[in-house]
Amino acid sequence: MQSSPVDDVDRELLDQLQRDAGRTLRELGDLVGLSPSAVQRRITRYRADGVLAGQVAVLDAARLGVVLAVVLVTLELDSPAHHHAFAERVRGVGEVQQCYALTGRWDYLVVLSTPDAERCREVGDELFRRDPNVKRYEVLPVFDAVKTGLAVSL
Amino acid sequence: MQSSPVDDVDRELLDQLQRDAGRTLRELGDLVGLSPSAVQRRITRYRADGVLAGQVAVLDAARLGVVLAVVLVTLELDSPAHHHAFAERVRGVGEVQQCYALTGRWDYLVVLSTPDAERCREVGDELFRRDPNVKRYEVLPVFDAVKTGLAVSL
DNA sequence: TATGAAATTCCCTAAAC
DNA sequence: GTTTAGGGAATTTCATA
Repeated sequence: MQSSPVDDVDRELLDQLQRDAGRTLRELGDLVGLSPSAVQRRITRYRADGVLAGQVAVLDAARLGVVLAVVLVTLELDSPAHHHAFAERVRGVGEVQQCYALTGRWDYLVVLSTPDAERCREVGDELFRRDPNVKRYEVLPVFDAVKTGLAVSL
Repeated sequence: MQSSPVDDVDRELLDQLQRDAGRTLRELGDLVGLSPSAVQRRITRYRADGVLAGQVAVLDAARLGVVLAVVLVTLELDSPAHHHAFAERVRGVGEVQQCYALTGRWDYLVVLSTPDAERCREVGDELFRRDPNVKRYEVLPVFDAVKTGLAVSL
C-alpha cells in the first residue's frame, strides 16, 4: 500500500499492461527482459501498492452502435455539499462512463454512453435538466471516437 | 466478424467483463449460470465478432500523481483533410488519452494524461498552440476524477 | 447450434536458491 | 533476480439435446 520506487522496467511493464493485459507472464517477461516469476512478483507488488487497480475488458463501442455524448456542467451553488451530492449521483448512473471535476469555466465534464440517441437524451434530461443543483449544461454529441483508453503516460 | 445476436446472457457476461476481466471462466460461469466451457466459447465469439476489442490494465492515476486535463478544440478549416490530419496527429501522441470528434460549438474533446503539470502545459502548447490548423482551444485542468472507465451500457 | 463434462496442455503460483 | 515443482485454469475434444 506504500509507494514503491518505480524503475524503467516498471514503467515498461505497466505500459505494456495498459496496452494489453491478456498476455502471459512469459510474453511480458520477454518484452522487458525478465523471467516470468520476476514479472509476477512485480505485478503482485503493483496490486499491493494500489498502483494497479484491476483489468477490464474493452468493447468496440462503434460496432455495438453505442452513442456517446460529452456534457459540460456548472452547478448552481459552489458548496462542498452540493459538489459531493452531484458526484455521488453521477457515480451511481450506469450510463455515465466518466466524470471529471474541472477548474475553469465549467465545473464538470461528463461522458455519457448509451445504447441509442433517444436513451442518451433521456439520461441527459433526467440527470441535468431536472436537477435544480445544475445551473447550466451543454451537451456535445460525439460523432467519432478518434482515440479512447485509460492509459496514463509514465 | 459478423454481427451475432446478443442475448441476455451475452449482455450480463459483457457487463461483468467490463467490470473485471481478471476472473476465471468458472467464476464468470457461476455469475451467468453457464459452464466454464460455454463462457469461453462465448468470449471467443465476442473476439471473432470484434465486439470484444481486448483487455487492459487500469492504473490508479491519482496514486501515480498523474495530471489530467480536458481540452476543447476548434479547427481553422472544416475540410475532411484537415480533420483527418488532426485526428492522426493526436492519435500518435502518448499523452493524449482520449479524443472525440464533436458536433456543436467545439470540434474536438481531447483528454490529456501527463506525469506532471509542467509536462501537461508543454504537450498542450506543442499540440494546439503551435498548430496553425487549430483556430482556438480551451484547457480545462481536471481537479478530481469522479468516475473513470470505458464501460458501455448495453 | 447450442450445451456440459472430461482429458490435455499450459500457465500461474509459491517455494527454494 | 532465476529455477523448480505443484495446483489450477484455459483449451480442446467429445457426447448430447
